[in-house]
Amino acid sequence: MQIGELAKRAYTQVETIRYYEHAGLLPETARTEGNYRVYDDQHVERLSFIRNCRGLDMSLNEIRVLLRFADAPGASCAGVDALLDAHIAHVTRRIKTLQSLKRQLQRLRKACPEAREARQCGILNELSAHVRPMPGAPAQHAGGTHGIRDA
Amino acid sequence: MQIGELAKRAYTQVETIRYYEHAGLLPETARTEGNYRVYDDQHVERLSFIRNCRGLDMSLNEIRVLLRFADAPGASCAGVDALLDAHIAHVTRRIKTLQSLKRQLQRLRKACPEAREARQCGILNELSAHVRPMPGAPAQHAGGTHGIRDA
DNA sequence: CTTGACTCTGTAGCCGCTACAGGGTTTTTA
DNA sequence: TAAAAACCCTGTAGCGGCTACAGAGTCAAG
Repeated sequence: MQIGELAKRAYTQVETIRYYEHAGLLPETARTEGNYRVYDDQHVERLSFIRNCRGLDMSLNEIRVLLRFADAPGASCAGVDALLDAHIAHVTRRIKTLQSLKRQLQRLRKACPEAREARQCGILNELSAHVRPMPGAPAQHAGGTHGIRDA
Repeated sequence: MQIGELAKRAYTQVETIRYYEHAGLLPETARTEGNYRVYDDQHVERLSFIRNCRGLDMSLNEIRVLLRFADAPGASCAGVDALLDAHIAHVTRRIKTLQSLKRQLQRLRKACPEAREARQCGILNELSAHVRPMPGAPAQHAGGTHGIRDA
């Protein structure tokens, strides 16, 4: 099968497949005489694996690790469990951060319960207050609320 | 004051300030004879405003909108309220998405409660299952869990 | 033999920075 | 007075994970 067919079967864009090959997640395949990439069902499975992982918001690096386990079927999968635990912890932390962010935003929102002149807007005034140094970690806060365009 | 002093006062990196100027969030300033940028307290306030907004995970575009309100102190601030409401809704949606993601991950995690051979790992096997087309929105899912490096 | 659908490579853009390289200026120290 | 250190400048490239071209080649159907 050619790249377009693989794309359809794994609900992926053609460019994304080439990108994954370039990134080392998909192997370089055989080519036809006309230099077209040739795929089979195993590629569909591997690409599905990757897309499933992406759907769970894993990074390509995390997926690389998982693929290494998948490629060594005789070895122990303890690392898989560990990676998943770490990823769950990661998501949990992000949820907490976003919840705290939401509380801050709601508090700020109350500073201007109704429309008035901008110079009297409690929101704008609070936002002008001086920043404090980030207490714990580096600048960080939430990060990536805008990761993907909205539906 | 020079750029380094402004950076300190607003807990920002020097490069970030130049980036904001280039991005049109900070005005182009006067220069010394030696071509150094010169700032005053108003710049500290404006930069603090921006950093506060970034700390609330607003995009630079959202901040541009808010700055336009701040720059027109006589106009109505209704748009500020609306922008904040939209941003809160945005964050709320993201939290929901991440929570659903977390549930999926926890379910997946149960597929392999203990280390075994990779070929028998329920996690790896589930991940290999074929992807389904995204039902509602385009590919999207959570996006940006890895937005910022971990603390 | 032309049209159209498919494929190829390579590059640029998105966001919000960050980190250089390779220079110039100003202040401090010896 | 000179050298070293600290600061500043511009411009460019990189991060992740794609997406969207441009400009070309390949292949099947009419």
